[in-house]
Amino acid sequence: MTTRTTPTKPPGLRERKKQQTRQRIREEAYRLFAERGYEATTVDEIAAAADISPSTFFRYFPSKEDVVTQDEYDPALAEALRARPAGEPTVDAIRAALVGPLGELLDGDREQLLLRTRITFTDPEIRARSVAEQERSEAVLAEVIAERSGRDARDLEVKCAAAAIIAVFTTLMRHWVEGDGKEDLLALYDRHLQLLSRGFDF
Amino acid sequence: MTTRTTPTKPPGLRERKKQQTRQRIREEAYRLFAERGYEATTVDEIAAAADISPSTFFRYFPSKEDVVTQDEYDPALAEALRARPAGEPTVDAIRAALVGPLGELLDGDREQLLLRTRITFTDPEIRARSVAEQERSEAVLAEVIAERSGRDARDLEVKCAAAAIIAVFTTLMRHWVEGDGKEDLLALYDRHLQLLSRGFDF
DNA sequence: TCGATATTGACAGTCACCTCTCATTTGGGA
DNA sequence: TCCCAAATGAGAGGTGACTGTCAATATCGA
Repeated sequence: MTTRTTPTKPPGLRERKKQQTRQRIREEAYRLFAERGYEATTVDEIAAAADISPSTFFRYFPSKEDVVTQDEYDPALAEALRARPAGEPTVDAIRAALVGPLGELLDGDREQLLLRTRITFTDPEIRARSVAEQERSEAVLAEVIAERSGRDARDLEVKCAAAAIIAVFTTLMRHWVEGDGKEDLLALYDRHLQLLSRGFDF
Repeated sequence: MTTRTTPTKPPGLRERKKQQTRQRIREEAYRLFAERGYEATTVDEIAAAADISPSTFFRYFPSKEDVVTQDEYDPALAEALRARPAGEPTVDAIRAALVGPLGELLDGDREQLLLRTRITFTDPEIRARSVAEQERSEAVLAEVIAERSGRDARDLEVKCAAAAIIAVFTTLMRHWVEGDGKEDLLALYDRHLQLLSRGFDF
């Protein structure tokens, strides 16, 4: 589906400039959000920082919150997961996806990801607005679990499992960000996802 | 802390009217939200429907979103949980809290709760804005789990467990709402929370 | 090089959340 | 009954997200 990688032609100057502008808007926006918070940052300020007119901002992002909530990681996760052998437990498959192609992707713009994730957890406004995204992740994961286990994606148990996994993962991400990304995300994953596959005794 | 139940005096006419107004604002707001969505409903419309001036609306709710996000259930849940014996597994304790005093509370304004919860899940705007609330629930639950298990509330495993429980519960609530509240929430709970205490095999 | 097209900036304007002030009404207590 | 404090309504005003138009500019294809 994602034939984003050079479909037919090499992108011309026009297209490259658009990508640059888009990226610059994002960077400046995140910088300002981190400095003074989401609400306190106006579109005009973002536009000024990115050296574009406010009109142009809205040509790139239909609304202010789209700067934050547009995500590109989900499809990569789903793809990596589907590449895993069918018998493998989902928890293990996710682990494999984390070290595999998804891992490279995360390493690539690790700094941006760290900054962005930090804002997501720090600023309650943004946190609230990123839920829709998280719920999409949940749905995607439920799909994959359903495929792999031969069940229906609308099965309540499947949904619950997906929700629990995402919830634990979110918790780990928050912890990871709070520790400035110094801890090994994979080690955290290994240690705590077992809670779900083995059951916890609280 | 919540000495709300007749602390010293019987509430006078003034206080009763305030409660009525507050309740009327809520009801009309929910009705309008359900009709046309959260964003599409203006404060002026809510005020008009509730027969008050827009100024008065903001005297009762500091912002529009507070009509939705102000929650009164969490403290009740925490209290009910703390009343359970210490040895009892948390999952069982929550179940007990659901049938106990919290259950009555839920039965009391069940209709309002159903309507309100439905909006919460239906309208993405409101859904996003209610996350902060959900995270508070998570923190509260983590506290209780920590108390009961003799661990630290900042223990990552405790946080993960709380997050997973809340996530599953949220999933069940959504399912319950989608089924118009006809299914037995308790039965759903019994059937699916076992996933967490016994571990699932996906 | 040149014309067509896409992108942009300037700018005016709308809409709704929210604040503040001040006069008026209403309930509580003596 | 009368006074005080709380609650309310009316209305003016600020702010920031977002829309639409139009002319200027930059890029592309031939």
